[in-house]
Amino acid sequence: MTELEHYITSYFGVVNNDDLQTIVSLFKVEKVTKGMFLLHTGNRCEQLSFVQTGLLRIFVSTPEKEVTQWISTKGNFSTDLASFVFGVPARWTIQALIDTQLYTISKADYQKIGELVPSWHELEKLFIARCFVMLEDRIFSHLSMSAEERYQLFFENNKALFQQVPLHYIASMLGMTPETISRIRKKQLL
Amino acid sequence: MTELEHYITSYFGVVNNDDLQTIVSLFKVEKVTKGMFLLHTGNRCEQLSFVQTGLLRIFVSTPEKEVTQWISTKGNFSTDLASFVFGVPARWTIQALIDTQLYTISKADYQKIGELVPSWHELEKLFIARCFVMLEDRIFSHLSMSAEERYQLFFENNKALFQQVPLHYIASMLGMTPETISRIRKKQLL
DNA sequence: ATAATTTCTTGATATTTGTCAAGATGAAAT
DNA sequence: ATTTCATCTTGACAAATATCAAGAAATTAT
Repeated sequence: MTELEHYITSYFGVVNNDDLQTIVSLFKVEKVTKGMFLLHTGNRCEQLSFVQTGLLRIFVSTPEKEVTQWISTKGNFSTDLASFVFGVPARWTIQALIDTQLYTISKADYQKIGELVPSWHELEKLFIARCFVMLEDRIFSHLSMSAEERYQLFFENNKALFQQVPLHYIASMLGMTPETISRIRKKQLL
Repeated sequence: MTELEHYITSYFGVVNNDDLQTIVSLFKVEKVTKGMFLLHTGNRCEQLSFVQTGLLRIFVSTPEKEVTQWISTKGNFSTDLASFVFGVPARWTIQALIDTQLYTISKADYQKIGELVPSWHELEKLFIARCFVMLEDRIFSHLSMSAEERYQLFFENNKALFQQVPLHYIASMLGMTPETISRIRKKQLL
């Protein structure tokens, strides 16, 4: 099974092989260099991508500060789901933190799958439901955990990321300041 | 258009009338009295409901505290989506805060719609995508707003709720303590 | 290699939010 | 009507987190 096949089955669920090949064939390899934008806030999001190598940052600039919503690493997908599904202006900006290689499908091709693969809408549903569950976990972490606990949990599951991206991006996506993370780290050396 | 028809179209999207009638026919009116549980954490969630009148609280008890995830009011739906869709044990407990009347569909009937209404899985996808967007907004509020701002925003949009449910439930779902809300309120009288 | 820039850490301090305890208020039960 | 219980508010205090500023370390550009 290729990487892309693996990503698709793990997010969308199991498909028979013919359908999987149909789906895979509509994805294209896309290379973006460090700093390049895949999407700007306010534009329509016309694609969905899986990260093959590299890193993407999903964020939005508000008058007060820049809010990083997520950093997509190998195997993650990346899109502005609301914009991609409903065609509304995107909330998020997506930018490559380093040179990044993607498997990308355009919205047009994505919609085409619906005609080619009978069970597609059901798979889509499962995909979005998985996304929903991830966000639900995150909400729960904000309702029930301290900054320190949120940091710990994230660190355990994403150790490598801390060697790759500036700390303030991670801090932002966890809802705290970089200084807070620094202090948590210091405390834990003792 | 009946209330239920309205709820369905607003969450799932527009359906032709025959399909809408098919869908509506599978919902049953359910009455629960104050304090009754619709779901317990750890059980499988076997139904999805729309609140016609009354109030439901969605929460989970952790060793340290009780975390209220949401309070469903008239027109809201209520279910443990992860459990309902994937059949995993429910994270949430759902309890009626007051006598409540629901439009409820069982999981079996819900799945039956897939066979009766061709576009059903696509509608489901849209439904879950809308749920996703709501959670995304909430995540954003935790990443970018103070407790006071989160309270303000919620209060503006849900004034009536404050006359109906204990403050500590609302505080919990906003990720703060009831004392914090009390103080925010006091400050705003000045 | 050096300079320039960004990132990370640290300290001092301020602000926000939480905790605990007590009293006040209001609702429900007897 | 009285009691009981839960809720809400308030104060005093503590803890968590943010802010600001400075310096150290690391990275990037020249």
